[in-house]
Amino acid sequence: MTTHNNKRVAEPAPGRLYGTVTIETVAKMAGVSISTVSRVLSGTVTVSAQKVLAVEAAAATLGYVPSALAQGLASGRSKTIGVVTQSIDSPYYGVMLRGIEDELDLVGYVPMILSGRWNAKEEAECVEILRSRRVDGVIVLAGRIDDAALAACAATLPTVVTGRSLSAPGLFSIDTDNFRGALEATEFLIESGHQRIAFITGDPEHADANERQRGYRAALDAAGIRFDPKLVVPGDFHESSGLRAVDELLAKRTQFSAIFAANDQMICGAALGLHRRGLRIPDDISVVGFDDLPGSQYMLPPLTTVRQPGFEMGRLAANAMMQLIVGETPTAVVLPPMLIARESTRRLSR
Amino acid sequence: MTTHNNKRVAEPAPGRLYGTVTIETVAKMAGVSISTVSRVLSGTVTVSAQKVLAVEAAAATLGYVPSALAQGLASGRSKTIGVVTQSIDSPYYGVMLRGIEDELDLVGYVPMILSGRWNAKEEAECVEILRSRRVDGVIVLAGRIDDAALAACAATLPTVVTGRSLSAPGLFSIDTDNFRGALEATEFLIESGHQRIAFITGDPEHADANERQRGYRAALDAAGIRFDPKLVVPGDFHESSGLRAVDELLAKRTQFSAIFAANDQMICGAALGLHRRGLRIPDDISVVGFDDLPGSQYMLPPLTTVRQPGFEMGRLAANAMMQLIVGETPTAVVLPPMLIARESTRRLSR
DNA sequence: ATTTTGCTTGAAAGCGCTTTCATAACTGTG
DNA sequence: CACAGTTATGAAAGCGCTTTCAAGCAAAAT
Repeated sequence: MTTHNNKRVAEPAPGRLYGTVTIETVAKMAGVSISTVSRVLSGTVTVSAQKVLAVEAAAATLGYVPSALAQGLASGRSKTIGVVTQSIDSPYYGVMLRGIEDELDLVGYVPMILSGRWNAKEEAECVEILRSRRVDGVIVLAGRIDDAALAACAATLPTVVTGRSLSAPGLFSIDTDNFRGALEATEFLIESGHQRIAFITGDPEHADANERQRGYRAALDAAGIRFDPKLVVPGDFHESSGLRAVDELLAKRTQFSAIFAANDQMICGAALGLHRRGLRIPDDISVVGFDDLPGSQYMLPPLTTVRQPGFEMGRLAANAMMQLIVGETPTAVVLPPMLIARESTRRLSR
Repeated sequence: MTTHNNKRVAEPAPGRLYGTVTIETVAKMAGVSISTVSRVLSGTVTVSAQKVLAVEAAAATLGYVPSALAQGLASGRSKTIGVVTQSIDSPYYGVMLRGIEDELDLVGYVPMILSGRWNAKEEAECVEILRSRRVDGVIVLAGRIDDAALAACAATLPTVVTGRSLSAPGLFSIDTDNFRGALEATEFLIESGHQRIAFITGDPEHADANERQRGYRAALDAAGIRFDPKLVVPGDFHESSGLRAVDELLAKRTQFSAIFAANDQMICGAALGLHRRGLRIPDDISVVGFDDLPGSQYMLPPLTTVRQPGFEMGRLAANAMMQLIVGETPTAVVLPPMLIARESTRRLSR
């Protein structure tokens, strides 16, 4: 049966590709110097049409793929941007990553995505790894890493960070107005007649979480509704904590007609908790989330939530990085969030 | 106001870091040759304790971070593994990526994740980019790229692919038994008394999708239930197609008591469709999905589905890659799927 | 004491590119 | 026709490492 599949009998030199074709191979075949090959490939300098043709032909027939490693080493720029996300499978950061990817693609850069796993130490390690990879810049998605470390990073490497407002040389930050978003969400609930609005907090380590809580509180104050600490239950941004929060709320027999959570994922958990107790959304309880995850419009019922322009933020971040790299100074941006009223809330007719 | 912030006045040499510290800097400070520095850093050869200390001290005080670019170029291995996923924000591939990340982390490799965006051409481009980055191997997550292209890739670069069964030199594939999973899901529905079971297909371009449909059909046949083509409606793995599918089913006035969809995302859409028509899960219609996405246990009601061990697959893929790299030949693996019965199905008491 | 063995160490040759720098070949001009 | 002003091109010097290779030297063997 075995016909001629013993080509690989000779152990391939470790790490060295079998018949690696380098710029020199191409140069020889085209009958020019390697400098010329480099020049036609980069297209930076005029080369006689005839040589261009020869080089291109040689490269094509040889299937030449330049080594980004060598290019990076020689030129001092790797054409790759390090991205520190929190969890590679987070739906929220996912769309931001897509924005970054799309934008980087356009300019021939490649992202190198690492996960900080929600803790400052690992994030710092990621940054270190990226630095060793000689990335041309680092984008950090709303991490726990402290501002000082970020500023230090920015001192030697173009850095952009989302989800916080910070300013330092070489550092660009882009954020949404979490306060305003939460304020509007709460206002919406109040305008719909709700007075007893529970709030499920996010992880207090996250600035976002606190801003959102502040917005909730501010809306209450503005409407002259007395703030009841019993209505605030802790969460950690994950579904399970939303479920726990509802259980807690119900166990304490606290009265409430609506829940506002610091993100959509927690609302998912909360919805399940409500469902288990036979409480229906929005008939018995109205709920509103924050983020507008891709899946939220398919929740049962479709979720009223505050949309964060994640994709847009990703693009902006990548764009800002490009500006930083060429030496321009992008100005920090705060994107406005937007309330998306769907079907998880109802007007209270008392 | 401007006190002393004109340090950066001199335009920094493009791409060259300000005070870059190289192996040479460390060597000088430690009073040894660069070879020795390299040796203590890699720990491959014994070096006198005293020099080890000197080098480590120098490296630490200088904040030396070796250039992975230079290391890669010199050693011929970049310690990075290319990963081609379909969409960076896909919940399904997300968990696999996490598995890959975790496993790679353990052995000091870094993933470089690119998105193929569900089409063969872009996937091929991703592979090309990764090749130019001189990755030590490529992991492809269930793409559209054809088997031949994959085998060609494997000829020059260790390659592992998930979601299909393939064999070629240097190529390792790892798959779940989609047929069996779908068979079991359908059997479960039949055993629960359902006879009229609708099926929402996946994208027919995907082998997975067809295998699942085959499993559905086989279970029907085995139970002696006549296959009714009207019960099969096309989907594309996305939520919206699940919604459309239900609309279509209902518009045609086809009778059915259960829906089995080729993945969880489509069930989400379908559930919304049902909800809109006032049909309740599982009281009126039972539904079962495929994949067991992270969010599926928080669906309303929690979804009965076929669990694919995505995280495990990711780990296995990364592991296999490591074996491939050291020259071992991992043997292809087919992971068994598992039915997770939750609350979206009910026993039909006719 | 002399040779052999075994370690540690530095010099130097790449790895595959980019980028000066210098040369050679033209093109106009006065 | 000589001379400056352009261009196109190749030689060569790195980029920052790894990895032979050979030398140096101390300990072990004879």
